[in-house]
Amino acid sequence: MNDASPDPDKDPNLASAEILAPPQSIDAFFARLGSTADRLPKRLKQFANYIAANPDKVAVSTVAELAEGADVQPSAVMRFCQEMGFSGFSQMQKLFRSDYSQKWPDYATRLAKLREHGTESPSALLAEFVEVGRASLENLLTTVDPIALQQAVDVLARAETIHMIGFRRAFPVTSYLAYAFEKMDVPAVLHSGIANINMEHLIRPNDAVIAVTFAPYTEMTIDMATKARASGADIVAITDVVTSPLARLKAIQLLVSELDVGAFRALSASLSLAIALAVSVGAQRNRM
Amino acid sequence: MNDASPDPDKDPNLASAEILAPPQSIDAFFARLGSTADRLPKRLKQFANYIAANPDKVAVSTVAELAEGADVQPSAVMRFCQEMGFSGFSQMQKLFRSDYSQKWPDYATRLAKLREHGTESPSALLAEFVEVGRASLENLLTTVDPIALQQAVDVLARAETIHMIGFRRAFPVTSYLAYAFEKMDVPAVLHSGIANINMEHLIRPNDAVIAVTFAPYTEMTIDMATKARASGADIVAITDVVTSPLARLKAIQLLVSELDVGAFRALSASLSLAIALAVSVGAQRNRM
DNA sequence: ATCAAAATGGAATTTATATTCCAAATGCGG
DNA sequence: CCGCATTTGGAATATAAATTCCATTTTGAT
Repeated sequence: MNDASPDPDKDPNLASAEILAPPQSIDAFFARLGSTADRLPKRLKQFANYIAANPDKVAVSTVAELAEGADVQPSAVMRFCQEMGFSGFSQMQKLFRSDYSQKWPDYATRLAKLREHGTESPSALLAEFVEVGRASLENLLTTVDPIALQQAVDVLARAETIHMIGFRRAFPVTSYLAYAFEKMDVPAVLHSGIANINMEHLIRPNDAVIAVTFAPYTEMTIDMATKARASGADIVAITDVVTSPLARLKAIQLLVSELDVGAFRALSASLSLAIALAVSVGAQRNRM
Repeated sequence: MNDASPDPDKDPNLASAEILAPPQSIDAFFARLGSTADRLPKRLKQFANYIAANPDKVAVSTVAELAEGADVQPSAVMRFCQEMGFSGFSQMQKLFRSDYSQKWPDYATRLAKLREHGTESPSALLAEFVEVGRASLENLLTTVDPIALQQAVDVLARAETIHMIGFRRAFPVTSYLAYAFEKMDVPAVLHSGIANINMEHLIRPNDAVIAVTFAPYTEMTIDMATKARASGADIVAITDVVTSPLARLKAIQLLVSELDVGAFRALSASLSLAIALAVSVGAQRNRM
């Protein structure tokens, strides 16, 4: 197929040659496994079946653990790996490990690429943002805890007034929330921070606050959220990691880890989360 | 679990005791991380942020790899693990590995699973927006003409001052543009429309305008763009279809067709286009 | 039934990795 | 500015894992 050697077996001793290039992807690996599994001796086939059934274990287990799971000897595992074209178990495991994080495209490589082509065409940059945005969206489904999301919706639907706090990078998110709430007739206030309004007097105990901030966290957002908390309002935090300063406020945390391109991010995931939150709140309010 | 010591801390000197039971779940781990991250010294906090942002790497990396990723010493990683209550890295990694297999089901499976729970739940709605966002992004690369994009960048890079116009649904886009331009020291004005400022006096012939509007087109955006055009400024339009009212102004058109969920759209594509545009302009200005 | 070839199990060895230790650097209160 | 406690970087060590080797067993052909 891809074997381009001109005379595959001119040399009579080559008949038993098992020198193959190692599979370059998980798919290639399983393709090869499927086509050679029958020819394997008993124990090796036994192990092949095991990892066909438990492919996720390979990346995070040791030879000994896999051997025990498949009920074979560690040396059988080694022979299997070599039979499949790898130099050993470590090389095979590396493939399985890289495939996992492949979903989260190699950040360092990307950054370097951007710097290289820093002066490249706008379309290339757009393509970059599109791809990063897609990856961020995919990831969003795993970082947002459905239970926390439901709680956030409950809290916001119960609130008398919803206050939105978020500046700079987060401002597009809060301003879109404001638009959505307005359109659904949900009482909501966008704190644009223009006049340094005193939060303590504006926010009532029965209100709720949506605070949005990403590293490096905007001081004012933290301050305002802290004061809001002190006046008894519930806080829903849209932020990036659990170590965010908003964590201290016993806020309901909705986590979005957005990839950057250079110093900027596309905000796709944050916006999607925000709009889903807003629409859910609007729907739930109508039901009450 | 297997730690059955009867009196963990009979010693009264508990004040300095940092002997905590290791977290039993990923959630518990991140909860503890969130509550103690502030107290940690510099390097440890640095590492804490790294794994908060890259939790998926822990299961499949060595101490050395993580250390390099976070730009700290391997010994700092060890200290961090112990600070969090683990005996060492291996114990912590074991926790992450046990959680790992659950993440394997791919994107499509997750999406399907979320949908099953009916359109009622917020998570299902989120899944909806995520998928629509992905589709819109994909589409974006075909609807945006690379030549028009390059022209837009040229025009904006030449402009003395860049004016951004866009309200309601388009406001997140313009406000993000404003943030990006500010960060790159590009002279730009966000016309928030608060005080009905008279555009003719503000916009000079050597300026350029980015006008953003989608159907149903906001009157004020069209008006302002028209007046700006009259004073001789170039117009870059981010809009949805060629028949948009902005077409009449001989604007450079960048088309985004965003899909909606119900009455709302996620804005992913528009934001991505905007940020790519802004970064390109910033880069090109630096070259001049 | 007998031999040769292939496969297997388990121990020995090598290599990689986690962990500990300590000297140097840093930050902090007096 | 000085001394003390804390933190840090990097090398040294201990531990665990991968890999190889070889004696033993199994398989299959004659």
